[in-house]
Amino acid sequence: MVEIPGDGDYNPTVDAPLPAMTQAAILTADQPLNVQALKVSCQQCSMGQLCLPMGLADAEIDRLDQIIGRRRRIARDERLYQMGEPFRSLYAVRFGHFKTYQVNAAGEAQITGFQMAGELLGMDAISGDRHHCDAVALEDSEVCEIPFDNLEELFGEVPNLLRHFHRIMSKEITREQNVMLLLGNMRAEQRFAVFLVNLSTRYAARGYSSTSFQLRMSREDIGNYLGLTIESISRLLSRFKKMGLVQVDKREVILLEPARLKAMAAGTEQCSPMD
Amino acid sequence: MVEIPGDGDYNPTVDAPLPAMTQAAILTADQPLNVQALKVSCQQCSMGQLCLPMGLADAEIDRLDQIIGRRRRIARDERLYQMGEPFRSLYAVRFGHFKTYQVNAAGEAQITGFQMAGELLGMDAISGDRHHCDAVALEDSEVCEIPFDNLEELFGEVPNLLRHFHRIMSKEITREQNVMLLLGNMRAEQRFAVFLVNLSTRYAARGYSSTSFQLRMSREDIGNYLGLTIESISRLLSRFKKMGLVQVDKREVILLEPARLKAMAAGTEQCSPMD
DNA sequence: CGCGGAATTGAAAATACTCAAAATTAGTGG
DNA sequence: CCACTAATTTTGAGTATTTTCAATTCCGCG
Repeated sequence: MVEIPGDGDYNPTVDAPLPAMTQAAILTADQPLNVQALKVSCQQCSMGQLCLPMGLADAEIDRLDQIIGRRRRIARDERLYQMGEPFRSLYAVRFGHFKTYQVNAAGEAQITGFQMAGELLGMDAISGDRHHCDAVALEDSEVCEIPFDNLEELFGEVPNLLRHFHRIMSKEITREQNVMLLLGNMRAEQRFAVFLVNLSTRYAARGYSSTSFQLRMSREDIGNYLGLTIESISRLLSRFKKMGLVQVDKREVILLEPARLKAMAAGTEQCSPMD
Repeated sequence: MVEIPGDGDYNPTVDAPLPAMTQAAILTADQPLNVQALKVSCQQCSMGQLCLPMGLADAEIDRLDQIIGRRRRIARDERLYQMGEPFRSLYAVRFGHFKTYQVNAAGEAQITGFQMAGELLGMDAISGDRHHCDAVALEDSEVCEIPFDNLEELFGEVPNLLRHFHRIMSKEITREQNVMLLLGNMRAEQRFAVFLVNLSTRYAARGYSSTSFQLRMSREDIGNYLGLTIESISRLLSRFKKMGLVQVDKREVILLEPARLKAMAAGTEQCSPMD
């Protein structure tokens, strides 16, 4: 089974998702910014079971809480960090979605991932002390800032945290290997099926519907990520629609035949190239 | 310390590389396998400056040496580990070359990397406790086995080691992101240029010639890695030859115009699609 | 030698891209 | 709330790059 980006080995016992309304309200509320108020315990965060504190004892989570910096709100299309910026912190997505992308010498971008709640951003910056890619919010979002120096200190004192951190980094490596597999030897149709199934899995792990969700990224972003053009994505969407695999309304997607999509993602089944 | 004759204590910045003959001789020598003899200090290993001990003080390297398991010789085409096997150790390449690849549901492989001396294998297995890919030697090779449990224990005592380990993992993440960029938005010609330039750089870092080296992998492996067919690789090689960019004799490659190749890799220059 | 795997080359085919235009959607300000 | 504009998406037609299939050729090795 081809599993792609994202995490996988989360504990699917998760709280109910944050209502979208609540999230919007937080961001649009025009109360003065109280940094203290922005501090939230990992204990209370619904992402605890997916995020850095996964599997830690309460006392250990407290230690982690102490070093976690302020939360940062990033409005849609705003940048969390940029390639070349000095690296100081990792970021855990509290809610919202991000994309990360590299820019090559010719100025073209390649999206290397889409991140959602509970996922960690910035690990690629550790090696060079500078960010290696850009991270941009796909919608109004919030992250927890995790100063890396402090985290490193904590590693010495909380072995469980260290162990889990290694798993997260390793998971990112396997995620990227899966994308390499996708880009390296799948046809457009299979790539797109993998993409949809992956989103489905990740939303399910967060307590959201696995068959009905919103694409937070543009068609162009999808195409870029999958190594295809926007036109190809559009055509694929039309084809999948016509075949009754999905129902699509703007960015709202409903997977009508998840099993067949999974089969396509696995390479077991393929859809005819349309008449 | 028992030193096996001719065994890799070359200094990357000075000495000439080990002749392939010597390496072969080591492996085919039919002396009894003395596990003690296989133990070599990181201090003496010429890869120290590229490998796990990088930047460590002598005392710290000693600690590392104590946990490093036996060296393992892997003959050409032999497997170091296989997808699904329980994960116990990381491996540092002492000499030789490896390829790592994933196999998808349909049984097709995707090579995710080629590893050479000083590089670390197996980091993708940390997250799942099982190997996530296969590692196969491209030629007779040798690795240091690094039991991961022991390494984790040591992390608590040697912060520098931990820090460096994080850099290595992070580096692997950025490496893979670069491959995603390659697979996602480069044409065949640029991919191949990137591939050659990358090898060149890595050999240079090891004290070998940056313009003259041997491809340790088959054309098929190259194609698989670059998301192209073997025929495409062959055609590209012919084209580059005809353009005077490279000289090729079987697996021996000489870069005649490194600057232009770099420009092609960067996307600054492109070669015409042959007349 | 001659066998077999690997690599090269050619011709035809296919997938996905490019370019162009139309349609839809989102954003903005009256 | 509507109208207008800009941005995004969809669709079509033609093209291009790369693949596929097939046939040699090259080379190592028994």
